[in-house]
Amino acid sequence: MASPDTKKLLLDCAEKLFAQEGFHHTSMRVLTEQAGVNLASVNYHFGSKENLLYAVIERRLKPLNKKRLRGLEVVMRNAAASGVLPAVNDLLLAFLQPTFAFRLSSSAANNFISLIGRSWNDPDQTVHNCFIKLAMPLFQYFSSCLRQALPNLDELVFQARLQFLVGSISAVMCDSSSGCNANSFISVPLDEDEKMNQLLKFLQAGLEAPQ
Amino acid sequence: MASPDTKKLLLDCAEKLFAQEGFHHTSMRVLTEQAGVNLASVNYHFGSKENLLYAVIERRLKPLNKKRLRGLEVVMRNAAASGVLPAVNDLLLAFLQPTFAFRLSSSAANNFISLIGRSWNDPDQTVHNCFIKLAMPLFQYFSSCLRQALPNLDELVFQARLQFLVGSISAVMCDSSSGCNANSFISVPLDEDEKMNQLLKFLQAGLEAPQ
DNA sequence: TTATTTTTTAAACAAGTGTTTAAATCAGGT
DNA sequence: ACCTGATTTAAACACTTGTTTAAAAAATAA
Repeated sequence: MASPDTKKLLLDCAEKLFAQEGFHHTSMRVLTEQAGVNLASVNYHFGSKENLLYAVIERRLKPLNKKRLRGLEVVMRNAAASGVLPAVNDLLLAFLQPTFAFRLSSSAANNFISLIGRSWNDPDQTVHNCFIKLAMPLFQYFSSCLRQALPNLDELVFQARLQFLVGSISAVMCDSSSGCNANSFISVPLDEDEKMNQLLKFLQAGLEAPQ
Repeated sequence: MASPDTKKLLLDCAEKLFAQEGFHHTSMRVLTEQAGVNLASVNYHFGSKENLLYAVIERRLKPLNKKRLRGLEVVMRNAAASGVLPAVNDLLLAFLQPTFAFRLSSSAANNFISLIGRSWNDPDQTVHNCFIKLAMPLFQYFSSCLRQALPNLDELVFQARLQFLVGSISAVMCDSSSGCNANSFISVPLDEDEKMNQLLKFLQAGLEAPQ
């Protein structure tokens, strides 16, 4: 069991470059050069460029989604125990809080989040499929929780508002603020806690708007 | 002055493929083959692939932005004449209504809108620069109008909410619904008029939420 | 130590990229 | 008819892509 180095170097560097340049625009030669490893090591350790993408996303998303799931389950359990509807704000917080906390933990984490943010609507099949596979299950649970919190909304209206919500969240995630030089259309110089609070208020107001 | 055909064939086909596959992932060989023209005609008529992208976006965005500008100016003028603040809802409508109307006009237009929707946060420098150049001026005017309609919002909070708004709008634009096979994370089977109304309500509620 | 497996390395591979070239074709004017 | 400028065409160019190969090196086990 040697070389935990090479694999980690590749994952870290891929995470950064995929976020900054996009998946297809990242060349394995640049990637391996920047990671300080040999070109062939990507295929040796991961099999293919595509598998590397999966590994990059899975490494971060697995623990992150576990936290989000736990938070959501707590909200749902508490609401059920009290015999009331789950609160929209609590659900949003359970979903977003781990994301923002993770974002703050390191610039690498920040890179990853902007990579994920962009994946929601990536035209590239590879990225999109990977994202669907790894992120969709938890998101569907999240949306089913929200649905229960908003039982009076027409189903189509609910789906539409869910789309708006996804857009807002991904816009924030794409904005890597003080991070790297990734391209976000608008960069808001607001500290992360305050930005999350504002996002919560914005989304709650939007979701609960009169139909 | 022959061959208005070739240029138009290229523009139409590029619009479709750029939207479906992304700019970098669209090869000039596939593009020209699908358009039924010679490979070299792209460079002959447009100079480069990048220039083709500019031409594709400019062709549609110029008239679209003209309509949006006129609508916004009307709202601002009326508000000024009445000595009241411009209404958030009126501004949103002036910005969004031409977009939705255009989207409905043809499947080609639909393709274009999803291309634009994706460009807001495209990691690709070429696409991003093109988008900044062609779409930013009007957007900045739009945001300055919104700012005047929401004078009591803290500046940073306003910027954050603007980012959320951009996210929601681009999510809707990316969703080419009944159109092509572009990848949108969530596709909402709501007719366009109703979806625009819902987007308006969602955004207005979010923008005017208590700070 | 030797033997064996794992990892690294440089080179080559096959295919794809946008662009350029120069000859061929087509159009309109005289 | 001829000439002229615009357009199309097939081929080549120079370069990049992800991946594979086989030999060298390093690590592990006996």
